[in-house]
Amino acid sequence: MTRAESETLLRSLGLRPTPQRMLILQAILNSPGHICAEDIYEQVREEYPHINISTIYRTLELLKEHHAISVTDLGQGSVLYELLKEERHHHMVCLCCGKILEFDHRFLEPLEASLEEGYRFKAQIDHFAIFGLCADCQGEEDD
Amino acid sequence: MTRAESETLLRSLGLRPTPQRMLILQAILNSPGHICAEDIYEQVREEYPHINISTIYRTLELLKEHHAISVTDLGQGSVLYELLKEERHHHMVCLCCGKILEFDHRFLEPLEASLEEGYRFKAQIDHFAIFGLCADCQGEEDD
DNA sequence: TCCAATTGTGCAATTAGTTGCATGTGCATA
DNA sequence: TATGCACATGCAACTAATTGCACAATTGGA
Ligand SMILES: [Zn+2]
Ligand SMILES: [Zn+2]
Ligand SMILES: [Zn+2]
Ligand SMILES: [Zn+2]
Repeated sequence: MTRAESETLLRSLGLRPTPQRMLILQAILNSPGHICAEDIYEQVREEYPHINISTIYRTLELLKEHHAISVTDLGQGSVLYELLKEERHHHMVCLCCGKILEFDHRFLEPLEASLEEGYRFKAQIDHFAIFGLCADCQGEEDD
Repeated sequence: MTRAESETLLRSLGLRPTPQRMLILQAILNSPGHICAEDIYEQVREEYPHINISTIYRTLELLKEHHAISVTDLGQGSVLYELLKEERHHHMVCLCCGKILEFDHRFLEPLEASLEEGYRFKAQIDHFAIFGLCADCQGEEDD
């Protein structure tokens, strides 16, 4: 079922639906939220043990360029990937407790508008991470 | 002259002003804009050939934690460092031509205010990179 | 001044991610 | 169905950055 879905998605992007790419995309589709390259690798290896980690990274790079997925550093050791949907969202990451909160893309629209107005710059903000202090951690010294 | 400056800065942060740290800080102070770890390394090595690259990274991490410098990925192979001044600025990076433009921190103040209003989240945005298309590159297919 | 505790450094090993190159595969065309 | 070409993959080498550990330097207190 997701096999057909991922094939369709790849074709719609003009990418060849190879078995490796379909499995990579399925791993991302099946993941409830953010997923790292290593976890994708392990998931794909169960079905296709011969796959190489560089194929994972190259496919992720391709999907990112086509804005099919987002690639974001949320401050954990490795970068996280997520399927990009119509409704974009972004994250606030607490530097103190590590909590990850979510906010809607409309919070960024005024910024996009002002950069376009001021510089004719068209921002492409797929999935942002903004670091700071959450409500619980303000006033604590452990910054 | 900058030797005294860097020593003062380190002491004001509560950090020991070791020769390595002073030279690292001076390399950043002397750099007109953004500088990468490797360039700092080479500059410091001229005065202190024995220094190890991990000392560079550890010192940079320390300075970042104290908000003395910013650490930003502007899409070049390695991360760039810059002295943080009172007047903060950020950058727009063109995905097409690679141009790096600058904008003032006040463009981000409405976003900071709305995140605080909406989530009581205190964003700490030292030095941002926003990717997109510059005025010259809009309408070009090479995205 | 001496000593112990704390902090900083060098070194080597490790991790995450990238790249060049030779081989393999998918797909259009005949 | 066969052939050729562009694209995709595996592999090994590489780069940027991080970490564990032993030793070195600095500090503050006896
Ligand atoms: Zn997300
Ligand atoms: Zn928190
Ligand atoms: Zn800058
Ligand atoms: Zn441009």
